[in-house]
Amino acid sequence: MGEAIQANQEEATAVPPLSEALARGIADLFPAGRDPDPDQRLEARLAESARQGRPLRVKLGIDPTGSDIHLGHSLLFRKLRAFQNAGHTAVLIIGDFTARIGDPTGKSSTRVQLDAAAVEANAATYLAQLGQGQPPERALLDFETPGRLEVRRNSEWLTGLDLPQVIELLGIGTVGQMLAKEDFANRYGSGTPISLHEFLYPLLQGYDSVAVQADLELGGTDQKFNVAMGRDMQRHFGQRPQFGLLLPILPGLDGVQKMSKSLGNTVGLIEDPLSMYSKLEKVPDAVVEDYLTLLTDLDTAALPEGPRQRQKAMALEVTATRHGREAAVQAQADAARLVAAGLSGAGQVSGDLSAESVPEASLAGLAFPLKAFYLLSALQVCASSSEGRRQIQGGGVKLDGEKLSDPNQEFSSPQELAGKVLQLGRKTFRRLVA
RNA sequence: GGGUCGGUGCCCGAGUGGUUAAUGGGGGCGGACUGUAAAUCCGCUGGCUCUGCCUACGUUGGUUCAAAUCCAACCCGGCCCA
Repeated sequence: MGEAIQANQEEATAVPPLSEALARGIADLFPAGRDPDPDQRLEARLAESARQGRPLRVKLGIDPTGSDIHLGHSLLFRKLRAFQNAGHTAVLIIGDFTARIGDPTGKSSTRVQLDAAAVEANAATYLAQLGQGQPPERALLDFETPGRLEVRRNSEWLTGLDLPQVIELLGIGTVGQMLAKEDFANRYGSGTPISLHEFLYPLLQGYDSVAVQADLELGGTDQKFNVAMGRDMQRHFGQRPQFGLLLPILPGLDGVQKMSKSLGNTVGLIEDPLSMYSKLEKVPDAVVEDYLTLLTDLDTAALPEGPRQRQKAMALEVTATRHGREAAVQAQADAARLVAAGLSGAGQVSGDLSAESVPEASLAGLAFPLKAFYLLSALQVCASSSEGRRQIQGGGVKLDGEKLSDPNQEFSSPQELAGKVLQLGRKTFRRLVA
């Protein structure tokens, strides 16, 4: 008895706090009991893991519903990587089955269901963007070190469920729980339709945790309900319930709404350095600190105080984490030159810019002579030729720093344009090549 | 299944037979200003290699010289009842 108490005390004092890499930016961690109980406190579970030499299984699910991963997703992967670096096993679940239901979280309407082929294509591009096939130093996730990554698809276990099993799952949640979930509550309250199959989504995501025997699930704060559902599921199936580690939802470039492709306020993971840097260095001041915390490892206390300097430091560092420091520094310099050229109204920026930082746009395949407004849509700088026309009329289009004024201005040959830089507004640049 | 109300451009939302890509707001884009920001002001915001031509108000038909606006059927949804 006395020994047991002593052992407990030893354990209590022996549990180290979470490392900076694991703790940084966490919005919520549950359960967070006070006792040194490895089922109630993550620090204790980590200590147990170290003692037993058994890596924790850290689950992160992604639904391959789009083709691009953006910075808003990346903070979850960064945290997952931090667990990999600490020696744990990342279990990346590709929600190929659930993607076809559509996560109702954060949605104000039923999501369109995708077909299997589209989902599979998206999954492949996701893995590529996460760094599959690249060395761990350059990749977002460590794909190479043995035991550090499992990639699973939830169709593996969800496709085979039969009706009795589905009914068992449905029995674990209640209508009250579902309607208490904010998204459903809002939709129900405002008379927006909720399809019955949408109730299945949290249950299936929870069941994923059972299938992979997760110790910990990562997610955005909007995932709390679903992650908690995983705990209920695991308990029901006789497993130790997972911990939930939630990260903030990254605000988008507008600084207000969450970063989301449909809102058009994203920075893509594979975006070129110049546009990545240019977008980041003008995010609203209010979100710069969030970006620093969630997207970099910088010691924010050591940065200069001026908001503009912090903004630049953040943009540089985030760009560097994706493209390397050299490319980021180059992008920063190019961004400054472009702005200077734009402000002075002087042309001839093209020669000063490094080739790789301004995306190229090929003139090949275009029929000359062509008119200025058509050029914009043909190069996909504008969504339509009509929009191109309007942008020129609005004074937003420059060629080598010189404002175009006539949408109907004709260019007779590719040589007339090759080597020049086409600019739309302040953010969009294209180096024209023949 | 019954009753009832409704489906308008990226979103919300006017418009109820007749200049019209269709009031207004939001959002977005562009311009001025600025810190490449915010705030403010101004412009644009269906498509088309465009001085003109197309396509648009859930769908399909119909009435009419003329329809987003009238009629019919159908599809989809909210609410109430079952």
